[in-house]
Formats: sequence, C-alpha cells, structure tokens
Amino acid sequence: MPSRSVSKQTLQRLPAFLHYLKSRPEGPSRYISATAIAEALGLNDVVVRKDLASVSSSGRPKVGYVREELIGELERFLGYDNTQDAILVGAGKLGKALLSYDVFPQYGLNILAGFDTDPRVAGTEAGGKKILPMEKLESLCRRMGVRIGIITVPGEQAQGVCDRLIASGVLAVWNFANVHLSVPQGVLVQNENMAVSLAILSNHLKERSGTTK
Amino acid sequence: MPSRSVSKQTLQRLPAFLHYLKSRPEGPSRYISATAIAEALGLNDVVVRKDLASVSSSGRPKVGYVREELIGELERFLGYDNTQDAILVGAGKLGKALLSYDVFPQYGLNILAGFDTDPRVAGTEAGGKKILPMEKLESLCRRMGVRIGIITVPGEQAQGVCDRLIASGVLAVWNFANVHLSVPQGVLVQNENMAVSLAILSNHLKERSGTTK
DNA sequence: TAGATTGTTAATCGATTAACAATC
DNA sequence: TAGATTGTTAATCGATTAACAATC
Repeated sequence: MPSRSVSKQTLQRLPAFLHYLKSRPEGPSRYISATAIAEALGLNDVVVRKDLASVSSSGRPKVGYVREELIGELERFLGYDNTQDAILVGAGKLGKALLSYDVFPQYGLNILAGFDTDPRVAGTEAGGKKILPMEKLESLCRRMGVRIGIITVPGEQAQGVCDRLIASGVLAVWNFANVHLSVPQGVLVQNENMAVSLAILSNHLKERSGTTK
Repeated sequence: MPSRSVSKQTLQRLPAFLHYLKSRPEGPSRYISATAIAEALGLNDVVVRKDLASVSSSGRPKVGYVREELIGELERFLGYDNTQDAILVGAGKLGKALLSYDVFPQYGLNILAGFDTDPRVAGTEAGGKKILPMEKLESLCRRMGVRIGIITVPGEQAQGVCDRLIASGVLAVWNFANVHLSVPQGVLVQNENMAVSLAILSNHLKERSGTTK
C-alpha cells in the first residue's frame, strides 16, 4: 500500500484531529462525525472530511467514523506507532530541555543521544540521555541508521552541523537555530522558529490598534 | 500612516529576510537586491520583491535596497523596536525555560512575570522574573495593559487560563499547550505545536522510504 | 421514507509564478 | 546605450468552499 501524499496544510491539521479525538470524553456513542470535529476545532466541515479521506476510508454515511478506529488510523498515518530514532546536536539550555522532554516517544520520536562540542558538557547526561563529543556523531548515526537530526546549536554553527548530519545519512532535520539551512534535494528542514510566531503576534496587535472601532 | 496588511505567508518570510540581512558579512556594497536575498534563502525572487514592497518603498531599480535602511524598516514592521509586555501562565519546565529565554527582548517581547497555581512555585523566580499566584493575574494584566498572554499549562487547564487572560484584556495568545483554544473574534491564538512539526518530519521520511529510486 | 452524513465535482479565492514595462 | 533591477499586471496553480449526488 503506497502512502498517500497529503498537502502540508492537511498534515498540520491531522494532529489536532487526533488530539481532539483522544481528549474527547467517552461519549454515549462510539461514532464521531467530521462535522462534529469541524465544529469543535472551528474549521469548515468539508476540509475535515477531505483531510480524513486521505487517512481513512472507514467513514460511513449517516453514522460517521468509529472513534477508536479513526484514532488508530491517524496514529498510524502520523507515524506515532512507528518510532524513529533521532540525535540532537547542541546540549545548551534548549537542547537539554528537549532531551528531557518526555512526551516525544508518544509522537514516535526517540532521541538516542545528544552531542556537544564543549568538553565540559560531553560526558554528562540530560533526561537520562548521554551527551557525547562531536567526534562520535558520524559513527553513531551510521551504526543506528539515524534519519532525524535535531539542531539546537547557535546560528553560526548550524549549517556546519547540518552538513555533517546529512553526510551521516540523516534525511530530515529539525532546526531550532534561527538561520536558513541549505540542504540537498530530498532532505527536509523543518524550522521551529519563535521569531516567526512573535512576528505574527505582534502584527495582530498592530492591526488591532490600527482599527478605528 | 495605516499599517499595511500582509498575508500570513509574507509575515512568515520577513523574519528570515531580516535575519539574513543582519547575519550577512558586511560586504563591499551598502546595497542588497531582492534577487540576492531570494537566492540565499532558496526562494523565488518575485516573492521576495513582493514581500519587501509591503514593508519598504526604498528599493531602487538597478541598485536594490540600502541594507541598513531595509533592516530598520523590517525591524519596525515586525515590531522589534516596539516592545510589548506579556505574561506567562504555567511555570513548569517549559514555562521556566521561556521565562529565562533572554533573546525575546530583541524580538520586541518583554515577559513581565509568570503565574502558577502551585503554591510551592508561586513566590519563586525564573530568569529574574517573579512567579506570582493566579489570584494576581487579572489585576496585573489590567494595571499594566498587558495584551499578550503565553500559555504553558497542561492541556486541561489551557482553555480556562485562556478565558481569564482574555477577560483581563489580552488580545493575543501564544499557546504552547497541545489543545485547540476557542476565543472570541478579534483575539489571535498562535499555536506553537511540536506535534505538527513531528508529523511533517515523519511524513517526509515515510514518503522517502516509499520512493523506489 | 426522511434526515444525516459521506465523499465527489465544480466554483471561488488567494498565493505564486511568469511576463513585461519602468528606471537608474 | 545596455544591463540590472524594481515593481506591476496577467497567467497559473493549489487550496478552500459551495453544491450535490450517493448511501445508510
């Protein structure tokens, strides 16, 4: 079965559906409709129906979806049941916080270890994960077939670290450094950029103040 | 001068432009072209030109933009020079990390204080910021005219906290809890959702594995 | 059967890209 | 003048929304 290709927008909504289904109090019915999800999340119902269609085909007219079944299909689609190994580079404040972040396994992410250039940091632990010196990066990645790299180093070092990760076989980079990373075709960079969020918040306030009403 | 309205996509790219301009080594020229920015960030040049047009009108054919001038215009547009006060609710691990995050002021965000229900936490400090008991929430918000609220409480409490923030005059909510928040028209919720990022990473790997090549 | 719901097909909307005129 | 660059107008593309047929 080929994995269906979905748009980025769809992919951004699916986790919210899953979370809503899980958090919803066990109702009298085993069923849930796309309409109900749409209403709860403030979305158009056709959007929800289309999104669900790319993940499941168990929806039945008049009744909707079996809640438990849909949860399973979403989890499978999002890869929550298929844990991926990752490594993290840059064990500063943020890096350590992520190493200790204990909900990642629930989302299918398993951080094997952290890496840091600072010899005082390498050798220590965070969240029960070892922090290793940078020299071990390539060998660990290759040995374990690591495909996800998390970058939490200062901006100036990010591109260099990224290049080393890719050379070691990493195919997806989660970038917390506030710089643009250049990567070869086929490698994904997912930026986690607080500056962008702040810009959106600030712009909203500016527009609100601008209104006369 | 009315603040120009820009699309969300544009707003997401502007911080990257600014960061690139700032990080770019002082070249021989005072000028920078949209084409050069586009190339460095892997974007289409017309997109960059359109984005810049909504922020600046100082671009000149043949020469481009004066780098320093454009930096100033971007900073002003993004509100980096116009610091906004914010409060944070939920002083757990993540909350404390954000309270200590010392780059926010550079992006125009000033966190006044944290709040927490736990009496053992209220009264302590993080990053030099006081953590206050929840009872003081409304009075502080009203007194200081706080318009940004940061939510780092567990999911179950997020909606309740959100309602209290809005009742206290908050107009923009930065939500780190993995739940959908319902807010009245005119209030913005910006979700910082790691589950979404993980879904995107995981989906990329799935599609890569799916390819035969 | 009637009503609720799914899922599809067509219409609309908005963003990106392409083409080009203006200008230093 | 020629070339590089801006900024605008038109064409394309993709996502959302609307309309509707299918079905339990």
